[in-house]
Amino acid sequence: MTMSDVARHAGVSRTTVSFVLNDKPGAAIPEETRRRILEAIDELGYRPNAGARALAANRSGWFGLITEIVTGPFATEVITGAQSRAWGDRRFLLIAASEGDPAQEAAALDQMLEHRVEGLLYATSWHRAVTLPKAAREVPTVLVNCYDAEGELPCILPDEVSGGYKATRRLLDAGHTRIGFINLDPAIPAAIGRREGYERALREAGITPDPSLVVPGWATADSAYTAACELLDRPAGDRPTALFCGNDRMAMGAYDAIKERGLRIPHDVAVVGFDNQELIAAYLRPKLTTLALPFEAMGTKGIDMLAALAAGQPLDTRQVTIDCPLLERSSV
Amino acid sequence: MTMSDVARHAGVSRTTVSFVLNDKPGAAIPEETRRRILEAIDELGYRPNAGARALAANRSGWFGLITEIVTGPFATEVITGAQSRAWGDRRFLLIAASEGDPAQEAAALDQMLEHRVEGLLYATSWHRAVTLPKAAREVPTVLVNCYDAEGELPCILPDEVSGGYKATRRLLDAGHTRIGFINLDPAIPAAIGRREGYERALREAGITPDPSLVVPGWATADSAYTAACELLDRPAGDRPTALFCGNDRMAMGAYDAIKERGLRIPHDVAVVGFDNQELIAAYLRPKLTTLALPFEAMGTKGIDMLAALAAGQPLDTRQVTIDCPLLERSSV
DNA sequence: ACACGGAAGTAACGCGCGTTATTAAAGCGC
DNA sequence: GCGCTTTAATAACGCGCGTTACTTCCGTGT
Repeated sequence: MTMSDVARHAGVSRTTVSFVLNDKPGAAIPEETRRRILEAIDELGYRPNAGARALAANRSGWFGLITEIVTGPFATEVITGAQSRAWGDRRFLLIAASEGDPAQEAAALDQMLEHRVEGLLYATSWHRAVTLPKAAREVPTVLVNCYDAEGELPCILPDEVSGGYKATRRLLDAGHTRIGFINLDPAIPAAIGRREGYERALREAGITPDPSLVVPGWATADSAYTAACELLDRPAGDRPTALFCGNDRMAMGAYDAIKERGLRIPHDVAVVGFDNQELIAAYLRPKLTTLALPFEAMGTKGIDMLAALAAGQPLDTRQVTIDCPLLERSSV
Repeated sequence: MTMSDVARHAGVSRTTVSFVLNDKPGAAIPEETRRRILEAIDELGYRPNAGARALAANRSGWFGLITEIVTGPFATEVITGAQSRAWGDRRFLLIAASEGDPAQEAAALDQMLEHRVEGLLYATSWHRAVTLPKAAREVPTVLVNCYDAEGELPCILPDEVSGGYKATRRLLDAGHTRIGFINLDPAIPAAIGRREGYERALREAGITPDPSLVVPGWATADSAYTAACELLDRPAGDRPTALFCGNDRMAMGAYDAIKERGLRIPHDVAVVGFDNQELIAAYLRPKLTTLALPFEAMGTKGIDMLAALAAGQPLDTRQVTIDCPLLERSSV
């Protein structure tokens, strides 16, 4: 089923069919002819061949998306965001997972370039610096949830500082003044940014941050459990009445420590998590108030930036940050 | 950068380059010529154009994958499985989400057909019957985690019966004889199959299934909490010493009911979940022993079947079931 | 009557590549 | 020296489509 078949069936030339299909401006097609052609298309069940069209028009319509892992909530949200924006624009996503393996990453990139992607999105599962294979320079590239170690490629990052600020602010607003912070590995950008926000919120409220209330953890429930025990076992008047946790899994560990001590959430101890891992946050009892990493928004924004770059437009900003929304549930 | 450029640079014809690139059998290419060509490719940084190649060879290399939701663990695992198998075979996945909307589903299907996918995978988030748009018949199609209401399309399903059997068997082996079963909605295939397996295991152990030990739930932690309370509040000697839950979220609710009563897991009450939702199962305390739905395996199997169909080979079975592996953790 | 401009439609080229049919050269036996 | 096979390489066609340049036809004004 090709365009020629349609043309023959409608008694016109293939060119005319093409004009109709593409609403070619400047082509004068009488209503009657157009109708005949559309009818023929319908009767024959003709579908344009996207590949051939791409070849002739020299526009593949593809964007590439490379993530470390396809599994896991982060990637799926980025994919969802990018996907919805792309399809709406009749563009398509070639998705690949590097599985953290540079060889696979290079192979994926090769395939994408062979498919003539018009842009590339590179997303990581956690906020950090990355270095891309040189081949990535051959095509407009935008980093998602990571930034170029060489500082050249544009990137989209979550606003960690504002996230830490909002979490802390929420607890302050609920009347808490001794707020424990079970942070992530203190060396990573997320931990640094959130701590900055945490401290700023405290200072704004006239509270001098107490470093002993900040305990580093290692992103696991167990490590957070230990950290929470340490904080909760401080002498009564000095014990924090609220815990801000580096992620939801850690909040899970904190919950256990709190419950074990016969304390109640949120009455005795309030908890705020981070990441909004639905499966945890929405099913913990009580449900967890947490901040969401805006993966989906970063995905759509990524496609927007790529579309602009692919169209040759310059970028207004080389680094955009996206807000982490606070999701109110029942733990504050 | 086209093949002609390479040919010119190597001092041969485009045809020869093509032969080298495709290892054309029957084409006699002296080592020296081949070397010159490969060198030219390297120097020019030439990459074949996948689209043009597909057009000429009349093999798109694409498979389509339609899921209801991209977000959520099920889809990502199917994608991972399909993806890895497909890329290994130099085939690619055009992924779309229907979001449960028939219009979007039809649109996605249209796009896939325009991209001349050589096969279609259709996956659902939960085991049930589906009816596909007629257009799906235009291309080899395999259903994943669902089956054709009209019974025509081949499908891949989790072995629910064996799953229920294995869960129950595991608890029996641990010495339990009164095993409560907090099931899913009793009308769905998963609930029916697992109950069948549950009862078979009991009978094999010489135990007559007690219907009052089977409580339906609604796939939420709350509903399972209620159900678990009901079972745990039976008189002492009649209380189940183990709970088999319809999914991990429900196990989460059961955990709460158990802990509330001062009972310990697994000493007083053992728990087995279903679905292996990592974020829950691996971070509950104690970690949850559960059965995994073999989404990834179903994805790879799906690609295998599509590859066979696309190659014109007949299928040995129209319905294949895949085992649900038991993941031992600490709740039994 | 003629030139002219616009409407309607088409032939023909090229996108980058796979593939077939064909040619040119080289090797070989006699 | 001549036919014949093998080796090495290429010209040419087609995949399905976008696009440009061109043709034909008709109505209008003078």
